Amino acid sequence: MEELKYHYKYPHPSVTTDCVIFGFDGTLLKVLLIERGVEPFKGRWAFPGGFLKMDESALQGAKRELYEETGLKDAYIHQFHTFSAPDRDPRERVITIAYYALVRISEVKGGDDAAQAQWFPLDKVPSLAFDHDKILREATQELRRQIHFEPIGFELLPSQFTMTQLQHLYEAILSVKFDRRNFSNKMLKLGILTQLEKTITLPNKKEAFLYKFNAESYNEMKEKGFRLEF
Amino acid sequence: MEELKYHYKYPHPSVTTDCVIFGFDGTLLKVLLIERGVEPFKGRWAFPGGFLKMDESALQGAKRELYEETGLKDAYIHQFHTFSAPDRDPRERVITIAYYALVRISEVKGGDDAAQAQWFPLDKVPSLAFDHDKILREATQELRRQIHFEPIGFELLPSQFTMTQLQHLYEAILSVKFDRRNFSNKMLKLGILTQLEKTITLPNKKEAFLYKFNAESYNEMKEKGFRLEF
DNA sequence: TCAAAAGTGTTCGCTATACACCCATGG
DNA sequence: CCATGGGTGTATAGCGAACACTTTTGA
Repeated sequence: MEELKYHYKYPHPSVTTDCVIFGFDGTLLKVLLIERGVEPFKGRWAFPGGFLKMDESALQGAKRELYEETGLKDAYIHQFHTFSAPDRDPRERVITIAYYALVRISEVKGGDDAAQAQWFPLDKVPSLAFDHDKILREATQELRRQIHFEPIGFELLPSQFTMTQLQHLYEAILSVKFDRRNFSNKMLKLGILTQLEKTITLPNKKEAFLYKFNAESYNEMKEKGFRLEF
Repeated sequence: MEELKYHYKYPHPSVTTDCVIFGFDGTLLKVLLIERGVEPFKGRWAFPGGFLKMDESALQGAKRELYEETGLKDAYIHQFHTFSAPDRDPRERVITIAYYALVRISEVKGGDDAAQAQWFPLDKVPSLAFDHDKILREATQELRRQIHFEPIGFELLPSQFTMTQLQHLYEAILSVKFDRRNFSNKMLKLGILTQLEKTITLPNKKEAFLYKFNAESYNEMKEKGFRLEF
């Protein structure tokens, strides 16, 4: 029998961190899911997550989960909600502090158990384990909200990208369509893009300008408070 | 010696809910603080909060805390962040799921321990216990963010209010000044206010129109998605 | 030569903003 | 009568939105 060596006067819940990992493949917004190998919900897909260690903050725990699944250490990561329904885990009381991360799919290395990890387009996500359907809904909603205040979208693109790629990303996140000229004008007027010496010829099309995100001018602007309008 | 009757294989943190209670007195945005009667931080001010019971969700716990301090059961309440630094409580590892509530100060009844509860204007809040300074900063920031998407301000006003009161509220939350005519026009154009048969003569001034928030038309608008611009 | 994507500028309507005078009340 | 706050409308500038044709490339 296992040893129960931690004792408390009152019952304590377990605390886990889960990490919704968003990626963008140029057309679709995707999330990385793990197939559960054990009960409960064996065979169902779920977000990577695990118990919080006693000497790490929730953020550190979420980063650890992210690293274990993707090999990434410096991705953008953001806490969005804590899930606490008493019966959300059939085994015991579990509180989950949920984060989402924004990563570049191309930089993701298979994790410890790569075989069970898979990218799913947002609209093709199957029914998930536990209350992870709800977690995904809230993550998506918060991502949409946040993109109005911070240019987090750049975390999902390569460091150099075309205006069309950027537009597709915003369209995928917000589920809208933009006019190419208006989108480009608006983005450039924001002053947070730097146009590079032009290059790149995509598959078999006309050559397109490359841009990079300009963090310095963004940070300057942020001082005075501003809004990204879409 | 106290009995430690709950046993776990791994260490578990304690989980609490804290509730930042915002009120508006017509001029200033205020928060309700409790003076701590015991160590640690005895004599310092802190947000009401307490341990989460094993059969309640964090939301239920936060509502319970709110009820105990204010007698209110139906106030607006919103989870905004979970605080988890390993050393944030000197006694033991404590995870705090933090909420803020918006209440009408006039409806607040003294709680179980009214003597130790007091309203503080946001810019007069003393140095708080634990990491509650940080909790307050994040609560305020999230409140400002949220007011761009939802007309939560009405939760802080009486059910009937003048345009000036509403303007003062928005100015207090966002720390800005608006032109009276522009503010009024913008608000009315939103279509979520209903003007009442005019009345109210304030202390010794000209009579002012009264308005009420129109939840029906707000809900209609929300279906199609919209933004409150300020 | 055809299909697919990229580059480019103008017009129009709306909204944000700035702004000033008169009125009612109570002291 | 004076101080305080309330009600009200207009003019301007900037932004958002709609919109089409030409160019390049690879198949």
